[in-house]
Amino acid sequence: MVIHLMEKRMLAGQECDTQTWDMGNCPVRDVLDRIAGKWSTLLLEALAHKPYRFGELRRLVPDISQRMLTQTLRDLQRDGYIEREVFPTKPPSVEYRMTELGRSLFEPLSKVLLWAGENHASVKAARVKFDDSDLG
Amino acid sequence: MVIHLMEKRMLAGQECDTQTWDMGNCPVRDVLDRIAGKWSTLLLEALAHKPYRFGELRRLVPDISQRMLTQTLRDLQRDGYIEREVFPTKPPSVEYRMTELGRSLFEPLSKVLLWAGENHASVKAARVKFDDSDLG
DNA sequence: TAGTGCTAGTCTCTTTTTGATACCAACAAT
DNA sequence: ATTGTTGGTATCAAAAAGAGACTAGCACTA
Repeated sequence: MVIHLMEKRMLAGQECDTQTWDMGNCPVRDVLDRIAGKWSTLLLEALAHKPYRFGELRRLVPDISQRMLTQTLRDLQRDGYIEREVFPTKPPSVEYRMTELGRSLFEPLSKVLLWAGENHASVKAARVKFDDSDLG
Repeated sequence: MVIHLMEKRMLAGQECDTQTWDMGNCPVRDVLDRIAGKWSTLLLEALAHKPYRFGELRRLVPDISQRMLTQTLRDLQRDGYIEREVFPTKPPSVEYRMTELGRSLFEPLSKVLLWAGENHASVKAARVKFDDSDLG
């Protein structure tokens, strides 16, 4: 069934058949390399919930550095997933909110996050098994 | 609707509410940090199609280094998404194939890949718009 | 009025991660 | 005898990420 999806895409002549998997030709890689970052999905999950300000996001994800928060937000904004709005308050505040494109991406993405939550135990079990065996 | 999913998960008392988003407590981060790598999804996509040998994967993804291929495959194996089998041929060959857990993960994941293929144009357009504006 | 804190970042330095290249041993074919 | 193939590892350079100090303008406080 999963394979069916793959074959359908490949038979449809869409990109990323085994001949064009190199970067620059493959749209899937072009898009995924950005949302596959360590912090991207986390910030998308937060902003899918509701808009947040810079400092709120920083407190929400305690172990992100300001440097990476700035950079990841800018990358997500550049790819069109989130918007940035500056309010001229004192001190000025900046709000980040998800765009329609971002919501459209988050719909399938949220299912992966859901899977992660549901199958965490299986993954942890696999790790223990692997570490206890030969290669640990 | 996406938000509905989020709220459902949060209301269900599952992890990753805003109090436990730090690493070590959050299963979603624990799982996603592994499959969010640059090469993981690509290899999962290949192995979802059919089993491959080390060298085949290397040729399939021309710009991965042997070092990262080894490491990524080992990480995916450790988390239980793929299996590694050594055949005592001369020279010995090693086959990697997806596990049931891997297929279960790839089901939602493939929808994100599909989204990426379908919405590549929108993302590229957003990038051009961003780069042409103030911050380019 | 001087001190402290808040805002959203940037700048610099160090550590970690990744990439490029060379190398391995055993066997097959030329 | 040289070359090619297998699936890696070892080493070093380059890129990315993390830690912390620093900024400016204003508010509050002592």
